[in-house]
Amino acid sequence: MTCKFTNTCTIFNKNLTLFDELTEEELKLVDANKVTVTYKKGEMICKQGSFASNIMHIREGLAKVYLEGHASNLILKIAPENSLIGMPSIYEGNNTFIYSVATYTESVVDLIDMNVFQHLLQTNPKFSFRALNIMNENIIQIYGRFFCLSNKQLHGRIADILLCLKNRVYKNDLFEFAFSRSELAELTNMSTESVIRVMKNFKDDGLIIQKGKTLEILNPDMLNKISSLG
Amino acid sequence: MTCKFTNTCTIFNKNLTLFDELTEEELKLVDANKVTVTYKKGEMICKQGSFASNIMHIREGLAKVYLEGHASNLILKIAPENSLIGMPSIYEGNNTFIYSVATYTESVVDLIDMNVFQHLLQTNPKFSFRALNIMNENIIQIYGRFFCLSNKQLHGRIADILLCLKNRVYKNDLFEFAFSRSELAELTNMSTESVIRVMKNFKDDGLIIQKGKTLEILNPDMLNKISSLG
DNA sequence: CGCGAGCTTGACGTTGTTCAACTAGAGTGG
DNA sequence: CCACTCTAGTTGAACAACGTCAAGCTCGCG
Repeated sequence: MTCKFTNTCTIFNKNLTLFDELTEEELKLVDANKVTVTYKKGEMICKQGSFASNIMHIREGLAKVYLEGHASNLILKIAPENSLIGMPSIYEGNNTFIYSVATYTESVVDLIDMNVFQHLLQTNPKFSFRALNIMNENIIQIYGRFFCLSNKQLHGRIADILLCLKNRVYKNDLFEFAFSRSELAELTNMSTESVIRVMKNFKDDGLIIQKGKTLEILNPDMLNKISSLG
Repeated sequence: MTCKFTNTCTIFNKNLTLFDELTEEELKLVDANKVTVTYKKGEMICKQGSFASNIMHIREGLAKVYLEGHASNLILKIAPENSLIGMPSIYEGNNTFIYSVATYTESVVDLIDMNVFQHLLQTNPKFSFRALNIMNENIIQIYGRFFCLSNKQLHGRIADILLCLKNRVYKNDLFEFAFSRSELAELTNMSTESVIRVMKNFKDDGLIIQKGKTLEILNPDMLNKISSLG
């Protein structure tokens, strides 16, 4: 039995909310050691390689988590509301951000002091077990996305991201489409021109409709088939 | 400052040995709930999708951790001695293996009961913090490998894996090369013929020498440059 | 000596990128 | 209200990278 590796652009949100596991007192400690910042569209929330002095929790908005290469970037995931970002930086002796994060839309972000966060991980086993589970969600997502981007052809990749936006980000067949063609290209690791050609195919085949800034998924079953077969 | 994303085929082994964090009593519990199995070359240690009733610790040998797709596989990492495998299967409500693992060479593997392992994670915060760190090592590795396979060209990918074998797996400029051309192809996500052509280029350019089953890296600096530039 | 698996080579086809030109629509100033 | 400009979107043709296919080679082994 082989897996399909679809909907790979972000984690499946079971709403594993980490902070449920904290006591009253621990929650107060977190509140006392966090700040909340509003980022404008396109602003960078953290920079790959810089010191990771905090963990980030996206309260409202939409962001991309990506690796910066010498010539091109690689988007690891889309981070919608309620995403926890920065955990992989908790690594003994190397507290730097391993990726950059930038907003797609205006976003409200909690920045939680890293020392406090690590202290909680080391003292509250339920909290740290939950954190491990959240890391596992992330690793499952990145494995799927890795498979998608390296083994699927253009049509499969576009189908995959459209389904992921529908199912996991906007949770609706019809949504306001926040991405330009070149942003879609970055997300699918293809050229802008190729994105345009594939999207045109999908429109011509009646799989999607785009009116202005809204996009509607008309035939998710067919997109699913395209995404699965590559 | 951009990162190079080299040596991505396996994790950098800081020898974060998980079991150091256990008490005498907890160690006895682990010992009482594990079995040790020897697998022959090419045998499967675990199968993607099946129930994850144990965590695996590779005591001796060499294995590959990979996703099975409908047409092709994707190797996530090479697992050398002292690798801990199966942690991502610890996911609330979904205890199945998310990947398959098979040996490259004869290997000795400890199979540790999953319930015992999870119990330790939930009760010993030092153990579970260490486990989180090991997951973070894995996520850093997979990000690097993801970047390597999706953004680098053929020469860069081969250079990368040769360096990784030298630096992280065999830890020597000269080593017995356990991989056939088609296995190298699977590792680099390219065709066997392309592997042969690139390896021939590297030989002609004096970067490597292969005599029988031994491979020697002659010019790691040049390979590093090729790997970095893609 | 002959067989077979892995290795090698060249010719060719496919996929997807690059480049250059063109179009549409949204804001801007006269 | 009309140019003017700017950006995103679009199109087609040329090109590069890489895979596929078919054939031949090598070497260990029975």
